[in-house]
Amino acid sequence: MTTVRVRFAPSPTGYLHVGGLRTALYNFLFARHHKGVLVLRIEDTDRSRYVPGAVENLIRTLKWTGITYDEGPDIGGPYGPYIQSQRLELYREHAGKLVEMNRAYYCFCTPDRLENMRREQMARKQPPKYDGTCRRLSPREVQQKLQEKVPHVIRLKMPLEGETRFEDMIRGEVAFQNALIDDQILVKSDGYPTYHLANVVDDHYMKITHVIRGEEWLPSVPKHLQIYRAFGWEVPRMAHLPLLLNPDRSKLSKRQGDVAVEDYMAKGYLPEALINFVALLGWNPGTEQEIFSLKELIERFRLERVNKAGAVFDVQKLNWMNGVYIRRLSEDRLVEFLTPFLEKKGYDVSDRERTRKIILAVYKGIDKGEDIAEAARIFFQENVEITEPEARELLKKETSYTVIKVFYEKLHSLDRLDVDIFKQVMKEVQTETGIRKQDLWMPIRIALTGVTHGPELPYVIEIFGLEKVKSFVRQILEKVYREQGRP
RNA sequence: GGCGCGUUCGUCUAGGGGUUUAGGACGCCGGCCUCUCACGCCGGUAACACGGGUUCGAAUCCCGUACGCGCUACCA
Repeated sequence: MTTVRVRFAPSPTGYLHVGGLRTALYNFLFARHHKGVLVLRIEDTDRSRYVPGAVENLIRTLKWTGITYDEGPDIGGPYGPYIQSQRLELYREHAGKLVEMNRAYYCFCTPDRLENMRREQMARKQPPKYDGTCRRLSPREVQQKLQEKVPHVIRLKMPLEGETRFEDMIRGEVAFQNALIDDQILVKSDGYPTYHLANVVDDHYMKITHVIRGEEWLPSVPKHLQIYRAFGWEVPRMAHLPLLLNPDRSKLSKRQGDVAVEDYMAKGYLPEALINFVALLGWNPGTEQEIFSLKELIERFRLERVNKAGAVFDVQKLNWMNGVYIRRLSEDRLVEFLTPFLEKKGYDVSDRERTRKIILAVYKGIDKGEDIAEAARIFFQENVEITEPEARELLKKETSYTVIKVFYEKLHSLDRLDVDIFKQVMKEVQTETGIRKQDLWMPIRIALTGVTHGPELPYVIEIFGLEKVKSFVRQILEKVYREQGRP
């Protein structure tokens, strides 16, 4: 049995799109599941879209996701180079052969003429398609124009009749009328190949056995098949993946949310969570399990279980899943992962022990790294500002004033404060005042944090320390209660 | 416009002729836990696009319609 060889072939546009991530992931899972090989190939045949540093960035991002490949531009391999702009001679040679075999032809039409032609076709409500002018040129005319160095492209000579059928691993049999398919440009006037030529030539020479790519390529398969057949090459198996969609069901794009994997990285999504989530967009193992390690995904992945319909990228579910992964982190990894987000916010994290306690106190309430800043805010503020209406109301209660006053008095007999001491103090306040439950705890919470929710109070107290607690309680007594005319 | 592909709760999906009062997850709502929020646990809400056929029986097979998306570049 031949080894499975698949490829992920992005064009280096500057960042890794989440749709691209899923394509890469499914290729990766398929390759690993079948103990095959994953090739990374850079499709940079469009010089006008060249973005400096894009390849390096792509590789770095892929590394972050945990998707590994066996051959690629940075690690080499037996069928390199793996960057198309370094394989131009190969494409030129094959385009030449296609012309010789009369399966492709030179076209000297100018972009202007083509545009006018298309405009007229549209006006006549006809499908825009190359009119075949240069297809009918005599060999002599072609020779002459070539000698005169008239700028030209090379076009594929599509059959004018019949149909092309093929079996897609996800969609089943798909059929197209040949007559409706355009004479696709294979080599541009700058000598670079288009995707259609380059991908077929490369897939052949890189011995690709399965082409797994986005659904947007489905309509161009007949063109590719023509090239395979012209050369007598074996055609790889094809699998066209459903698209990833915006909430409005259009093709996933910027401006309706983040599409770059780096965006998710920066916001504090864990790679394991992103991978898990993206894997389930269009595929599932048929069980009710939702959380999968990469290893489990590799074990269970089957192309046959990939859906046909597009899937909306639902950030809410991603958030939930990322939260699950965060809560599963060990304490050390939690601290390591979340500290940078506090630092980025400008918070002082130099006291590592204190930072650790803060993180452990609030991590359960967050979905992603950047959420830690808001969740931990109460530990980094110098003063308490009570803006929450509910908090203001609660402080007005008679019992609130009593609790705060008695609590403050008790603080003075203390020389230190920890969880146990605080609980003891609260018990005493309760006994002396007879105030219990919410009426007892809430005033203290509001005095210290300014809001009605947050981590468990004993931990807040411990992280604050005696002096800060005293200071904050004093501020409340002075600022809030003095205004209300209390002693 | 043409061609292609698709269509089960708001979203991701299971189910592929009778096992289905269509299952799970996110979200939302309610409850429990609890000083609060969150976590966790329990419960609820909500879907087979429509119309024809085939069949004793259709979410499941076939045809049509509608809708959505993709392609229709010297972009990938």
